[in-house]
Amino acid sequence: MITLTEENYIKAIYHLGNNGINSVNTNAIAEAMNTKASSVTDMVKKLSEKNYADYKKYQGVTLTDDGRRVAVNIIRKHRLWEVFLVEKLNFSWDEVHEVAEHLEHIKSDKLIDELDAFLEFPTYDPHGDPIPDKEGNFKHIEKIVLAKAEVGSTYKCVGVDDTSSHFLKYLDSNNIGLGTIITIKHKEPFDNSIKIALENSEIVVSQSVAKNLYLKKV
Amino acid sequence: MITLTEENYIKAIYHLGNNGINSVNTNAIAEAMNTKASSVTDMVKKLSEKNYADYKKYQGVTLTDDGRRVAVNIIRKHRLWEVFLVEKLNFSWDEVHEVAEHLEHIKSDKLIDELDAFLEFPTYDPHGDPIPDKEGNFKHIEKIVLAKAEVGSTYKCVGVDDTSSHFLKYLDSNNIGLGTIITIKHKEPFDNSIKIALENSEIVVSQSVAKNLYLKKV
DNA sequence: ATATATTTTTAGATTAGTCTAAAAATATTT
DNA sequence: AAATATTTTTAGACTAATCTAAAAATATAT
Ligand SMILES: [Mn+2]
Ligand SMILES: [Mn+2]
Ligand SMILES: [Mn+2]
Ligand SMILES: [Mn+2]
Repeated sequence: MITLTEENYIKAIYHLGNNGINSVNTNAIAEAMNTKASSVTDMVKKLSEKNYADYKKYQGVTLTDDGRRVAVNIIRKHRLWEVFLVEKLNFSWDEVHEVAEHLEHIKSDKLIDELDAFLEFPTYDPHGDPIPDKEGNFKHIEKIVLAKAEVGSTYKCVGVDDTSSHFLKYLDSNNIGLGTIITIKHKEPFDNSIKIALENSEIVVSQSVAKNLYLKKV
Repeated sequence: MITLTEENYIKAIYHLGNNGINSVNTNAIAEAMNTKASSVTDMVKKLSEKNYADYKKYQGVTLTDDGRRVAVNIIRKHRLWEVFLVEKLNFSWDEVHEVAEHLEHIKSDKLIDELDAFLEFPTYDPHGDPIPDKEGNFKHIEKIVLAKAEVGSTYKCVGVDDTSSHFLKYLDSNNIGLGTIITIKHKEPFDNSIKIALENSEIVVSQSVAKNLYLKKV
């Protein structure tokens, strides 16, 4: 039996460790989970005992195969619920994260398989993140971050890194969403801002935006 | 802030006390929630402190207006999710209860309002129980229990009391569901069993069945 | 290589929810 | 009205998850 809290820690370790590959620091986990390092140490010991993680004192923590399986399954549930909320319940992409954070912990294989089918087996969530299938396989997409795009080229927006409501609303207000086509007009070396052309407008976006928007060449 | 456990206790008190009207015993709650009386005493004190319940030592517990509001809202969520599972995700009526037991605790007004709309504002759940609207109003249905039906009369099945998988599967296997039309053929005084006629068959049902199936005269 | 700073772990408390066993109150019999 | 049985509450302990403050280990700077 795995608790909701354990699931959240495992998911955080997965994300912080670049999809469960790298070792993750105590402090990084504490930061991500809004707890204290001492709490993390305790939990990480427990995860290690339950064989979801490998942990050696002072050496950081990595997920085991079991841990990764748990993480991927929660991510699958999280993203499927996000699709459901946007596609069926009129949520906007900046409203779904918080609710999905809770829905992802509902335990029922039938529920999630049927939801998947009901949504017609989506492969990406509303933020452009891939949804692993039942076996845990991700569909990988070729994408680059706006900050590294070439001047003169045209791209399609395919994802966001930051999924905070602030950032997503900013994109909304500038008519940028998944699927939007943009052309890189100019990169300003002084502050790393970028001028981009949309269908009917040209805007300048800051470096923080440029680092959080993913593109695919068209 | 209200915890999941508090919500479950409030719901149990509501149901046991005939929709929040009557006072409920410690032991009854313990039985219903699969805990011990001592745990119930502790929780009931807490609910009382938080103004969800009125409690005097040794005198049982009743819900306050606030407590009733909480209960009705959880029941609303529980039943809407049950409808969703049956109507959209191919669950059968004997599979929904357990999952709904968890989904009912997800806290998001938008989620539940949009779900309600998505399901086209259903008024009954898959077991024939009424779904309160946003304001907490129930649509009351006239119904009697099979045990009290009159020989010779014809009725429509409109609900079940026991929602256990065993009972519901039994009904399935005898082709009885909500909406099924039945005629009372004979009541056996010896064991209180009842012979009923369905569309294409006649069956005898035991007293336990007769006490758990609700009918409406047609 | 020593001193200083940072990170991580331990020790000891706290809160929510649970339990068992014993005590107290209430209800039922005789 | 006592005696007995039942119900309910208290007392004390346990687990999961958290915290603060102090100690220990590791990393960085001089
Ligand atoms: Mn979560
Ligand atoms: Mn997402
Ligand atoms: Mn519940
Ligand atoms: Mn129901």
